Amino acid sequence: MLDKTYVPADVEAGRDAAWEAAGRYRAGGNGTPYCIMMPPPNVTGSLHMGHALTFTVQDTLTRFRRMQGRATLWQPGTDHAGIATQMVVERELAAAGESRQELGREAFTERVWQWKEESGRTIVTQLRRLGASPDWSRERFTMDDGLSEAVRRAFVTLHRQGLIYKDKRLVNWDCQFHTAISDLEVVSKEVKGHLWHIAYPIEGTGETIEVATTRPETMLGDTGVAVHPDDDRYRHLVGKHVLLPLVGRRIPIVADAYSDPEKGTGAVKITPAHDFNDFEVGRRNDLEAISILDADGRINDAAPETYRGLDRFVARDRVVADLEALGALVKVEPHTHMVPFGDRSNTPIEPFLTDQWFCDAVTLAKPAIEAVETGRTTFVPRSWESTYFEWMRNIQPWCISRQLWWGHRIPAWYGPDGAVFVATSTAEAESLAYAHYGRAEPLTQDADVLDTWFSSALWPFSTLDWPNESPELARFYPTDVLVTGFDIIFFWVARMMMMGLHFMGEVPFREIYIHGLVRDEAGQKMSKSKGNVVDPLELIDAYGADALRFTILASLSQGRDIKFGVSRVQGYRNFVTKLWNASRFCELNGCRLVPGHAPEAVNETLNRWIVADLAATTVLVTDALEAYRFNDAALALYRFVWDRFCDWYLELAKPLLDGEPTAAAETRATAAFVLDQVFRLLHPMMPFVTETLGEQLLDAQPNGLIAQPWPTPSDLAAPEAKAEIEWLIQLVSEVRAARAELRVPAGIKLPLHVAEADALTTARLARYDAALRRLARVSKVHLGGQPPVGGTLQVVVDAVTYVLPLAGEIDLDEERGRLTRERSKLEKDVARIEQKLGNAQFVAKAPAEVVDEQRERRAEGLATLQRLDAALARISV
RNA sequence: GGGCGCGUAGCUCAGCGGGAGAGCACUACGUUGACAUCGUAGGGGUCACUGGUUCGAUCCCAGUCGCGCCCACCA
Repeated sequence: MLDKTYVPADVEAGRDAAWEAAGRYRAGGNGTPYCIMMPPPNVTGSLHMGHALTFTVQDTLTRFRRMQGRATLWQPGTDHAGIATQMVVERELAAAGESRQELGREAFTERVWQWKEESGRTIVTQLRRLGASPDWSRERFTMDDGLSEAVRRAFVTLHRQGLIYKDKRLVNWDCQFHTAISDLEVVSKEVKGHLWHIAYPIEGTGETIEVATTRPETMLGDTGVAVHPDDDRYRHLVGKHVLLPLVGRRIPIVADAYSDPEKGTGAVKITPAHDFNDFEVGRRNDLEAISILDADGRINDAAPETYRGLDRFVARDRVVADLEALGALVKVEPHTHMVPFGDRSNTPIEPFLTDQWFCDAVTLAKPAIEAVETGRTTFVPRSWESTYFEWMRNIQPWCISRQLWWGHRIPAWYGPDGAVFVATSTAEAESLAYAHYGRAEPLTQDADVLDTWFSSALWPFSTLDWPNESPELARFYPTDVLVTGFDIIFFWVARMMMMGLHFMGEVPFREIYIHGLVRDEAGQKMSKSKGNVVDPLELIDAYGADALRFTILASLSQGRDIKFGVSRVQGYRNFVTKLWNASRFCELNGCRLVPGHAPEAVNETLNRWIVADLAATTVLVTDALEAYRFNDAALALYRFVWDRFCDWYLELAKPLLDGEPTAAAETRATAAFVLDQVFRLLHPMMPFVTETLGEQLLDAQPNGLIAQPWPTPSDLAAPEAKAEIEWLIQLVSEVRAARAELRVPAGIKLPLHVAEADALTTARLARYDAALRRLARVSKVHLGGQPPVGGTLQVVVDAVTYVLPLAGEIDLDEERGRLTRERSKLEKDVARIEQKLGNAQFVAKAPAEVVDEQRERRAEGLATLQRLDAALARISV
């Protein structure tokens, strides 16, 4: 027996464990493979709304395909998340008065592993509460032995192919974390600063040349001044030298097209070691690159002594003050510009000259671009392809080394003379070194680790045991769809495309479904600092995972972010309750699945109608899920269950259920059949409640709905049943509306007179006598004879007038007003149609079916108008 | 500067060439065997603006205005 009220916690508790114990999540089966790679959440993470969204979508697809009989693998795992995790553990250490440096590298990484074992499972536990059904038995972590092996193999291979190399270049340097970061990890922020104009004295002329800068402290590293070759103002100065104030260095004035005569003074100071553009100018003009900062962002020994050891921002003030004292400061203007910040440290990033490992993304991108161009991989929605192309076609070398301790150590070893041996293991490196030196030499491994995204890029095949040729790899690669947010197209999607194509020779996924972000009700990005985060676990506690999932899916329209309001979850929780109560009603009425019951062979019009409607809904839902239109799928089911099954089918079934036994039995069987199908259709979206209802109501196999076949629509179309039930619905609705508008008290039942009923109407009125009594509050149906005149309600349905006398209790003016309003509305419609049909161009050029449809509507409208006129005339008598 | 997207009912959003829709909110009423986490009925919209294409435009095209996001940035 179902409980009187739906309590999500009761329904959801223990179900995940039961499903898993029953082996329901395991990949396998004989069907066509279907694989989704779970984007591995950070081990540091806890479930937020973005996770709830993406994992709900993935789980819905997984459950849907599993029910369709596909051999389904949803591959789960977590990411070691280099900087993020190191930060968390360092923060813990700091709280305990310790530091990473004190601990030393080995003890520190040991500590991180320990932390990972203790706290790294949070997100997995939370995923289970959401109802996620990946194959947990295959769970992976990016720093597992197998995946680490894959990383080394990939690195070594790319290195041998010349696609990974070491280079001394300017990189983005994070002064807080002491590491290089990639371009993608840099975010630009608008900062209010100044533009300082400085006069540099020109050697031997007594003249000065004025430059402008937003970063005066970098002048300590200036090694040139550039002017445009065509700039007449400065042409005579090219080749001369300036004496750098405060430093005294003699640096050349060079001609370089980089300098823009329109900007600033037209002359620009060149600091190759501290600016990406200047670095290129320096290269072209053979200027020295003098780095004046250390890894902390403090002035180093290359600068004059007075500035050494000063933080770069302190040094800035000092330099400005000193220039002013010298009289070299021409002017200062307020200036707003974009400054690069580290996305994790949130501190200003310095261009910094260091040795780093780079990956030749330019080469790797080519096949990845081509794969999308030729449609081997497609984006959904399609519009993201241009974003992908834009970035891939302008891709820069990818800096993959990080000066961190937590991550995959770079598999490169150095001999005493600095010779590099790149190998998948120490032993291999040693043997390479032996071959090189002709004897054993002590080697030291590169101290750096790899960018977290390097291992993530391998995820679609490293989790399937690559480089081993496992059966899973052969079976599930390429995967079917990648589900993710647009924010990591560059970080992750693009890189998986590159690595997948390079190592597997095939795209990692055939489709990429890009969903929007979850924002708060005001459309703001959710963030802890804004205090507007909604915790999905709190929502699950309050409304259930089913309601949360359904809300997400129903709100998900392609190409749009979700503005998330709690009231919507409430609304869909109510929907779950509705389903619960409808099921309860069926249970109370003994609705059971009947073996051998053929739904398409039912006789009762009502049953034929609901079976046909269910079939149409099944098609809608299936198509929508296949096309990633989750909102359409959710809405179709919502409407079917609430508007049609509950509001009409069950109401109209009530008289049948305690009527004639054959019809009653058929109705019970049909109701059970429909519920069973609805549970299946809803299961991918709300797995918990559907499984529970199926078990309790339909004697289903325990924990078995998840493995039931997806419904195939019956081929019953039943247009006659559709027409009849729609007629009934319209009649009941019209009578209800008329009664409500004239404020007929609900308790009063009215007789219904039909003077000129045709045979069809007569039969229908007899068939639905009980329904009309219940739903339209009709006391008795009178056929034929003169309809009563005077105080009556009158409604017109399908050109038949129904008269409901209300002797003495009706306000004739109100009824006249009601009918008149209805008439004028209809009249306008008809007028518009007539205008259309009167247009020769329309009749000539519009498709025939459109014209016919308009003619039909005109005929119907005119007939109803006539009836309304007659009804009005009767009132006036 | 380049790219993408959005302006439809009070709010959140579907629809996207031929009758303006849903949920929530709002108003009124509560007869009915599962459901007040409910039922019944109702009000509410020059579909941002201006042109164009078309027999016909909320829908297609161009432009204008407003808003959002991404990428690259000039000292």
